[in-house]
Amino acid sequence: MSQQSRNGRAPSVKDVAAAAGVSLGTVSNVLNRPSVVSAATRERVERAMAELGFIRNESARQLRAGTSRALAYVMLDGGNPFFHDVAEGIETAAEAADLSLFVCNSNSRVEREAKHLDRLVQQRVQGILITPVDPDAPHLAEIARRGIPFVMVDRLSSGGDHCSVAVDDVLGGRIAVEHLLDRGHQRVAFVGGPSSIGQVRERLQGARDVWREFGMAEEDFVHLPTEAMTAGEGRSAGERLAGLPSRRRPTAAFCANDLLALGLLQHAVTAGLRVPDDLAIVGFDDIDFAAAAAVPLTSVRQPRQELGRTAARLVLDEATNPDHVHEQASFVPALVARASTGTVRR
Amino acid sequence: MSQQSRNGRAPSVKDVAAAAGVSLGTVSNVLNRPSVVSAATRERVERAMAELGFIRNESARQLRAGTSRALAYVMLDGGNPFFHDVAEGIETAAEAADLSLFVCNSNSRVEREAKHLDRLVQQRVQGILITPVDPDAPHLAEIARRGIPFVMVDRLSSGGDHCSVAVDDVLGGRIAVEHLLDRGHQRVAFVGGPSSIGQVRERLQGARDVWREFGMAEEDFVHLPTEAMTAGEGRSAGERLAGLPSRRRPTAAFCANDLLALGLLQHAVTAGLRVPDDLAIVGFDDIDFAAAAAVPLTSVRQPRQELGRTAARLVLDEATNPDHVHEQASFVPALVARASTGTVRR
DNA sequence: GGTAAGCCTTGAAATGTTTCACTCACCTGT
DNA sequence: ACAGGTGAGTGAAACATTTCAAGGCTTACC
Repeated sequence: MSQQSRNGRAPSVKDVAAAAGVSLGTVSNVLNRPSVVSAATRERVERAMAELGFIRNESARQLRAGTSRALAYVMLDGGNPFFHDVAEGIETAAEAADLSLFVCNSNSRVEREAKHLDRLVQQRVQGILITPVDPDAPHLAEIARRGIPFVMVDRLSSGGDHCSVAVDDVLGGRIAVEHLLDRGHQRVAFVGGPSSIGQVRERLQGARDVWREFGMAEEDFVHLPTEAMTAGEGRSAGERLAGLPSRRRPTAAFCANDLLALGLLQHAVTAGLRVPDDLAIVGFDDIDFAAAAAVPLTSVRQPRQELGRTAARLVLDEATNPDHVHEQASFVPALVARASTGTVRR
Repeated sequence: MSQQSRNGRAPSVKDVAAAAGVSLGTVSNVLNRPSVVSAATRERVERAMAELGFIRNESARQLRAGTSRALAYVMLDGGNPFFHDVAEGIETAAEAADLSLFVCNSNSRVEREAKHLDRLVQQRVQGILITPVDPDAPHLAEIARRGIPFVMVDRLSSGGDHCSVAVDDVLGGRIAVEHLLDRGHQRVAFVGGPSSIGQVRERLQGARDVWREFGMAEEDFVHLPTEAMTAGEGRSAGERLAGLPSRRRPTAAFCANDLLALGLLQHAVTAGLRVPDDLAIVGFDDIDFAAAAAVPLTSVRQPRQELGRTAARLVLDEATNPDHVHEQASFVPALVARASTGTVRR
């Protein structure tokens, strides 16, 4: 049927117009306002398009329109399923608005993030969603300053110069440790780092706050810092934990995310510790793998998809609504108790 | 400094030219062939660009060039880390060629895949890499027919009308079951499905071939079909496995991918089975979570990143080399033995 | 002083689409 | 018969960039 490269180059509206014996304005009308074209002409044009194998050239549309029909999400860590679920939520909303979503992955590297942003700005995407490596990096402010709709995901913005969507991380830290106190633990560890990551700092703060409020001794709250938020680092934290003198060894660990928790869990099991009896573990994010772990993991749930959907809603509002006001959407995390903290001590 | 929206719209080369007092051809030369422009002029133009906050409009470049500066990868299942590692490999190669990579996710749904492909063709991407839902779907042939560089990933093409990159799945099935036979198992299960997925069929075939070649009884090879390749389906397969009369219950399971294996592992542990003593488990893909499972998972490794890099190399060759010939790159899988098959029976 | 050779710079054309002010033919009601 | 209206289609302009033939200026050389 369609004879794509009759003369090497893809057919344009002009070719279609010639083939159908109409002006190219009419072809454009068939594409964009079919109702203003008579049925007979419309059909003739449509047949010509099919015969030639015509495909709209998106760059030309964009050039004319001044903006692309796409949103972009720059995620922090492609290896962490959490960000995928967020992306999934964004895509749902983008789909509903008939927009494409470009997903990029900075892999926690500032220069990669900057490169992605550069490209996206050149592409004139309608809006940018990002979970940034560093929320105060100047290239982010630059985006907002340029007037590109911009939403920070999983991180609340300090200034009010753009929207953001996140879970209350301090509260998340609180409920994790409250749960452990509830279970009778008297010595707990916080596993997470580096502290350049805001989420880590806030979850730690919430955890520590509760610890103090319950009148527990400062020395019974151990901070095990990690280099990154990966399962590998979780295992290494497990080794350090096992190396502590038994008097000082915590009976429970609150990990800053589920990957750390899964790594820690793995090390514990390998080392012959029983979970939760010898070591209780709480993670954060409640990724699908948390429930699927060999000892199902207690975790602080974030509404991952909803985070994404809300972020997309905000960026679209900024893009289309002239009266848009920046908004900081904060969600409430919830504890999902599973076997990894299953027993009450003492 | 830069005054973005002096009059509402982003500054163009024309504005830069006016500000620097040169023609717009010269501005373009500064951007694309800096060496032909005298140092003084170049500097003047660059200062003007900085002052105006000029940003190249990618759509206009593309329109002129006739093609975008991007590759695309449509992955089958965003929830499976395997595809991420493949994407990572592709991105490495794309980066080296100074191309962007658009990552899309069909989520195993044909219509979503088709929609993504439509958009990508409209964007005039330089090449498309895809792990298809159905390798024989007509919309795939259509892409190749249009002359768009096209590579199938994780699936060997039957006809020779495009490149493909994959692991030898039949061999993968063979080595998994050879390993189990080696460990003394006399009754094994294959967990995986639906059989519309080619990978599943081939891994099963390899497994069955070896079983026969070793002269084992047909009835001691149990096929437990699943609806999808997820951890949830793995758990449900575990339930069915546990429900078998003990005379017929296999002592080992070979799962068509690691997600299934992790789900099965979780169910086994929950149900009080010891892994590997009561049930040995082999997965496929060797995703990072396999090693991080509470009982580290034996798995058939695919060279995930290399799969991606090779695919990108092929698509770039097709895009740039007029003498390109289609190539079916097949990789050899390797067994990675871990604790989940750790004991020898009998 | 004329000229050939470089080096820089210019201006116009081309890319594919959308929009919008127009025209043209035909109809309606007076 | 004619003003006014309507429905269908037209053609040129605009979007931002790149390319390329052509031209201007300087320099060096005869």
